[in-house]
Amino acid sequence: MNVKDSTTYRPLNTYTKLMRAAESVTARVSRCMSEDSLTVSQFGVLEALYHKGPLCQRDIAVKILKSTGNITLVIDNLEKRNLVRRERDSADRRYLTVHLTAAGTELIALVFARVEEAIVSEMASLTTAEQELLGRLCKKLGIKKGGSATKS
Amino acid sequence: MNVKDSTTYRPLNTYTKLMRAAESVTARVSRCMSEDSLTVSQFGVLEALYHKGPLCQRDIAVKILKSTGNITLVIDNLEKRNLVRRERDSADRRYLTVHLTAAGTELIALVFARVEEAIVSEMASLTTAEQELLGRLCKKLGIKKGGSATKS
DNA sequence: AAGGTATAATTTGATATTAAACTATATGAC
DNA sequence: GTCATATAGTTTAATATCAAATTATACCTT
Repeated sequence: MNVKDSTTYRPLNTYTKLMRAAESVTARVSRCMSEDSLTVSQFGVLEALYHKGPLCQRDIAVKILKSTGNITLVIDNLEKRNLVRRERDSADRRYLTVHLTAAGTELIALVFARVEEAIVSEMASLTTAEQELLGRLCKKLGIKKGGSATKS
Repeated sequence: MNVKDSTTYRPLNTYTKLMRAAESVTARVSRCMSEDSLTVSQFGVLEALYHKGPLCQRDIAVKILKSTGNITLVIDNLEKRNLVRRERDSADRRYLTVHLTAAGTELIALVFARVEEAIVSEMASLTTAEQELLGRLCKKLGIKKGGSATKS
């Protein structure tokens, strides 16, 4: 085992565990969504509208970390099921404001409650103190200091 | 704030931070892959072959947590670029063993080194002790105890 | 050996995803 | 007012992804 190995082992090992944990928790939680034929992205859009009120597509894209082209399609699919509706902004006609319909509100309330319950159950593998600690460590990881961040 | 809120807040908050950390680290690390026009899945396949030697498609699917249908396509795309080749197993003709080509070996060696470096740089936001702790917490989360696991 | 069951891989149909090109609209400089 | 630039959204082409149906092969039981 050379110098590089010993410097590299721990970060790679931690990275792998982080990814596995995220994937495995996501896989289980997303079953609550597919029960009502919602994809993770569709859920993300509905949830954003549910908690923030009507939003334009760009704001939704930023919120759920997807491209605007993608949002167009996801909203299309939600609109086909009458869960949301688009409304052209009269002041600036470039904007489309997306609203939850009554059916959409009803569905997301139901599914969100189920997801919330699943998340609580997932996190029950950890004590409250461990959860706080995990949250703090994750937050440090998310913030990339130095080097090449997304925007310079 | 009712009883539910106080029981629910911490798990949801931790969950969100975990997901954000995983997404944001993945986004940065995967840039090392796209520099050579490799997707995350393509990288996963090449890396599995690089470190474990030739594998059949099912084993690759299990290793990178994807469906076998998906693997068929990913291998197709890698084969088009001459990075891997399929070989029919002569003993059991249902199996296709996937091998790295010379070009594939060369590419994955290069890209893996770059990814490794990026991961080390990502994890440098945490001390070694914090990394160990994060790894331990993630491992606990991945293992779902009690309740409804994938198979009943 | 024939029939049933199991397994590896492929195909199909639907949704997701991005990057890049493109359209429509708005805004600022002149 | 006109042109340049910026911004919101759509479209397109490529890859990913899954679930479910299908195909080919193997194995097991009788």
